[in-house]
Amino acid sequence: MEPREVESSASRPVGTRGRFDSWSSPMADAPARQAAAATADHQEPEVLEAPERGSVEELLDAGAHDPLDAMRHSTAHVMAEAVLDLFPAAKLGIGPAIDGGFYYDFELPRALTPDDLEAIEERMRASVAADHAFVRREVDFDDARSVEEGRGQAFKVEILDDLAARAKAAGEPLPEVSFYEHGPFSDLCRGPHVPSTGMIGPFKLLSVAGAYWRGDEKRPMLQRIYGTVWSSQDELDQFLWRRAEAKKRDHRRLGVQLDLFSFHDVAPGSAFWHPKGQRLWRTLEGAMREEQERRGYVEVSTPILVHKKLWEQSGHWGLYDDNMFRVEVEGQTFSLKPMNCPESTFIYRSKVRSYRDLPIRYAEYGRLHRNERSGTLSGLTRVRHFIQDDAHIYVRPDQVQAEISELLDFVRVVYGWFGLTPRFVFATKPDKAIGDPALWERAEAQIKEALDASGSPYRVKPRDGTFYAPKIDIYIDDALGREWQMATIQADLTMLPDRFDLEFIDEHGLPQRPVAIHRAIYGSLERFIGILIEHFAGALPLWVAPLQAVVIPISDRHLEAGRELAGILAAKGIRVEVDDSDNRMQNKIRLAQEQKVPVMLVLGDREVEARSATVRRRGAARDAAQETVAWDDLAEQLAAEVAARRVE
RNA sequence: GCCGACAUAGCUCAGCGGUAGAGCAGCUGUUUCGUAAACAGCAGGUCCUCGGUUCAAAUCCGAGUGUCGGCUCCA
Repeated sequence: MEPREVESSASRPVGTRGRFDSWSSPMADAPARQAAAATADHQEPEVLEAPERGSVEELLDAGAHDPLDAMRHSTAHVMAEAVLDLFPAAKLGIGPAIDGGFYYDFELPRALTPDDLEAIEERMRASVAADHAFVRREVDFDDARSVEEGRGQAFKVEILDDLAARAKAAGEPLPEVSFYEHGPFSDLCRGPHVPSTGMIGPFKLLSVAGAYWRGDEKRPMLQRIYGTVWSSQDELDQFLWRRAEAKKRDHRRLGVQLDLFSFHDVAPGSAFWHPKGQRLWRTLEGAMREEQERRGYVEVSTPILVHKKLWEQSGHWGLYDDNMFRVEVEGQTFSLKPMNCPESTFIYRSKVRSYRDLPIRYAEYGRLHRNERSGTLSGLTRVRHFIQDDAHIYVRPDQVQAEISELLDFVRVVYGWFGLTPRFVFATKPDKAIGDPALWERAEAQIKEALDASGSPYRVKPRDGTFYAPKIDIYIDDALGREWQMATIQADLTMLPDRFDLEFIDEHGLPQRPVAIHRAIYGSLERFIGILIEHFAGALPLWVAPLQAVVIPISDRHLEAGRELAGILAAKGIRVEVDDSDNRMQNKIRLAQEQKVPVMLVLGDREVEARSATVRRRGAARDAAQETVAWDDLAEQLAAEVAARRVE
C-alpha cells in the first residue's frame, strides 16, 4: 500500500536541510550513485548493501574510501582534538567522513553554542598550522582496551568489547587494533589519514545536533558537530553557495512567497492550500487522471474513518497502531485511514470476478492521515495529512510482469512531463515479512523480469521491501543534484489477496487468488509539489504554473484591450490575469517576475492598435529581443505549449 | 518521541528590564507611465500561550504549543 514519503538517505547530510542532498549526503549514498552509473551499460544490477545501523562495521567504517574522504576523516580527528582541549571531560563517540564533510559525536558536560563552534574552529586552525604528523600505531587488543579505559573513553571501550565479542563468536583470536595520533591527540581508529594536519584544506563547522549513540533511541544522546572540508577554497565556496541556494529554493519559503499554501499550529503537519496552490494541485491531479484513464484505470473512493478491525485484518494494527489517529465512537475504536489499500478489496469483493475481468485498476485519491512523531514533521515533505495518486491493481498471477512493465512505462511518461528521469531501485523481502516464502520468491522473480525487460538500469536494495510485498522504488535527482524518493510499485501476493480472501474464477471455473499491485506515481501530492517547487526554484513550467500569464497594460487606456486579450486567452484554457493596478509597467513586470509567472504580455498603444501584445518570458535577460504577437496567434501558441506539457 | 535553537505588524527583520520600531505589502489621494520598485499621507501589534520573579517583563525564569537543525521512525 501506500508508499510513504520516505526520504532517500538514511544518515544525515552536511547540507542545508540535509536530506536528499547527494552532494552533502551520507557517504552511504556515494557508492550507490556510482553503482547506478556503472550499471547503465550492464545488465547485472548493482546490489546496495549498507552495514547495519549501529553495528561494529558501521562504527569502524570511518568512510575514508578515497583521499578526499581521508582528509575529511582527518579533519574530524582534528576537531575531536579541539573539543577535548576545550572540554577535557568529553567522551568521544565516532567521527566518520560523510559526503561533503564529516562529523564527530561527543558526550559533553553542557550543550554547545554557536560561540563554542567558533572557539573549536579556532583551535582546529592552530592544529592545522602546527602541521602535526598523523602516526599510526598498531596495538595489541588488551593494551588498546586498557588505554581507552584509562582515558575514561567508555564508548571506545564498548566498540572494542563488541569487536572482541564478534571475534570470539567467530572463533577467531582477538584482533590487533590501531591508534592514530597527531600532536597531543590519540584516537582508536582504523584510518587511513592524510600524512599531517597541515594537509587539511579549508573547512567550516556547520551545526550541532543531537544524535543517539549507535543510532539507538534507548542509548544516550550525544552532541554531533557537523563540518565540511574541501581541497580548495573554491570548492568550499561552491559548497556553501549551494547550501545558500538550497535555502532560497526551500519550498516552505517559496510556498509563502508564491501564496500557494500555509501551515498553522491548529493542524501541525497539514497544509492549508491557498487558491493558487490548489490550482497547482488540481493541474497535477488532472494530468494524472487523464493519463490513467488512457491506461484503463477506473476511480473509486472509500471512507476515511474506519473500524480498527480492518487494520487488524490487514496486519497493520500491531505494527503501526501508534501511528494512526484513533477515534472512539460508542465504545468502538475507529481510525483515520493511513492508507487506502484494504478498503479497495471491499469493492473488488462486491461481486464475483472472472479471469476475463482482470486486470482491474482502481485509482483512488484518498485523504490519508498518519500520526508522524512531532519531531519528524517538515514542510510538505513530511506531513500528517496527505493525498496520494494511489492505485490498487488486481491481476492474474500470469499478468504481473506485464502490468509492472506497463507501470514502469507509466512512471517514465509522468516524470517526463517535468523533465525528470526516474531511477529504479528493487527492494526485496525484509526480515519482518508476512506470508508464504514461495510467494515472495515468485513476486520477486516477476519484478526482476519486468525490470530486466524494461532496459533501464536499476539497483537492488536487499531486505528493504515492505512487510507484505517486494517493491520498486523510484528516485529522481533534482536540479541541485539532490536525490529524492518518489514513486513506488509493490507486488503483493499475500496481504490483500490472502488476508482479504480475494478470488477470481479461472477458465476452468475454479477460484484463484489474484495478485494486488499497489502503486503511486507522484506519491503524496503534497510531497511531490514540495519537490517540484524546489527543483524549479518556484519557476514552474508553463503547463503547471498556477498563473500562466499576466497581461500588463502600460496605462489605463489599455486596460479594456487587456481584458479583451485575457478573455481570448482564457477561452483557450490559459490561466491569465490582468494587472489593473496603477503601478507603472516596470513595477508590474517586477511583481510578475517575483511571482514567477511564465508569460508577461505588455500592451501599449502600438499593440492595441494592431491587436497584438509584446511577449516577455519569465527570467528573460534584460536586453532580450522582444517579440510582438497577434492575440489569436498568442492564444494558439500558448495553448499548444500547455498541451505539449513543455518544460523550459 | 529525543537533543538543541528559535517564536515581535500580512512578509522580512530590528529592539533584549522603563510608553513597541523599520522596509516591503495594505488603505487613501496624486500620477497614466514602454520592459525588474512613481510620489505623498494614513492605518496596522494579546511582542506564540499560560504561570512566576520584579515597583516595572516583548526583554529574566518555568511549563505548554508550534517551527527550524539533527537523531530515531517512515505501512
